[in-house]
Amino acid sequence: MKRIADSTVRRLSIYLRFLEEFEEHGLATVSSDELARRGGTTSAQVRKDLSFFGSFGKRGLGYSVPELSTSLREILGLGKEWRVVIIGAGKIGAALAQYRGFRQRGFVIVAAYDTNPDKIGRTLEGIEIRDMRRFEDDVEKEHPEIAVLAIPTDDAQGVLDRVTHAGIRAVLNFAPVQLHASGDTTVKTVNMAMELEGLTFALTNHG
Amino acid sequence: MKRIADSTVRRLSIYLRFLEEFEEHGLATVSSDELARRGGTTSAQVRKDLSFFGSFGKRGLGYSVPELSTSLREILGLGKEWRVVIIGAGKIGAALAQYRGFRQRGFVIVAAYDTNPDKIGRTLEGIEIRDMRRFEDDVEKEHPEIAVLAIPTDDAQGVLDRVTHAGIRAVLNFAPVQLHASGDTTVKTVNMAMELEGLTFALTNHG
DNA sequence: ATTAGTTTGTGAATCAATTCACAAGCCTCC
DNA sequence: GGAGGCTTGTGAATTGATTCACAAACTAAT
Repeated sequence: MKRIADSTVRRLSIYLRFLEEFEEHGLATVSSDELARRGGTTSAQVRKDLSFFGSFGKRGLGYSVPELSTSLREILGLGKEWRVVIIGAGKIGAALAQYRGFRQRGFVIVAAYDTNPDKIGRTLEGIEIRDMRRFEDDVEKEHPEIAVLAIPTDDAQGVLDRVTHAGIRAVLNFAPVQLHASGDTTVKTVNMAMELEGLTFALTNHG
Repeated sequence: MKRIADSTVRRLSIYLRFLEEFEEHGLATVSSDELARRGGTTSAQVRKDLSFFGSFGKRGLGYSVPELSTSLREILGLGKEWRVVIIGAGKIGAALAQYRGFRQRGFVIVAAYDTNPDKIGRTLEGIEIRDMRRFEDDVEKEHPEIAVLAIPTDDAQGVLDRVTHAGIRAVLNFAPVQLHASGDTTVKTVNMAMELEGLTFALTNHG
């Protein structure tokens, strides 16, 4: 398959969110123009984004809301249940454990891991906190597909190495550090510091 | 000034983080190649990024770590103290209030706002939770520069309108929704759902 | 069945970002 | 002070993303 740009995938996520809103309101069809207006882009961009994956619309009419929703969910891989492990049962890990967006989108949190003996054995929003030493064994048994790293910066690269070595190919990283993984592993980093600096840059340079 | 790409600013943040690490270790100089290796990019990219802002290096030698750090901090607007208000004293707001990255980078949280009478008057990690009805008056007096939105999706656009109308020009949004603001306002959205969908897309399309 | 009014899908054109490639500058050693 | 070895800074070339623009396809109305 032709390589799809990151920016395209992000926009597909945005479109899907609007489509779900339209679905709730019982709207039957939507045009690329309407999706563009809501998503802050252009109608040509919407059509181009979709064209990488097929023809979903009807000329003169637009897109069927339920059909396009279904297609986008499939494209984005939201048709199945994904098993997630959270590594790090600190403040961020706790906030994530109770984040409802996970379940809503078909993500199941299998377990949380930590190295702190005070935390191991307890639960986080109903999720078991396990000893990190068990990690590799557990992955072999339960094969989660996604790992969320909510650990200190200095530990992040080492843990990422363990995670990929154990066979997990998708990682969401909350440590404010650039991580390196081999080509078949996808790492997305959520870095608030970086976003804030984008803001101060804009303010400083006459935003 | 020539428009600087978002991607460039993000990379400058990354470089700065490495430079600070090098500073701690007492390294005097660093090459574009070294920065590139750490930041997962190319040396030409590093040099091009810096070239938008001036000449910071010495041919044959590289960049002075303390000098480049200082320059980058200045470029990114980290030389001054920024006043931040957090809007929404729920779970995310609470997690943000105690986030140490703020202070470390010169951000001062002035106050938190909420509409819930049970929360108003209490404190969040030492930060006063105020009635949202006071918001406009307070902004006029204290003129914070940055607002962080940690509120439900459905309220986000309305609150953003109030925030910009009150004169704040930089917003960090945690609601999982695309927001629209006028041209002179910068909005950065941190959207975990979108990142997760980027992961499932990669997994589904043979990542 | 024809016409008028929409809206898609997509090559071509434009705009933007990244990479290439090399002259110019600096350091060290002899 | 000249040679050799690095590394920067930057136009030029390339690669990538977005926008343009229009034929094709559909609906509704008459």
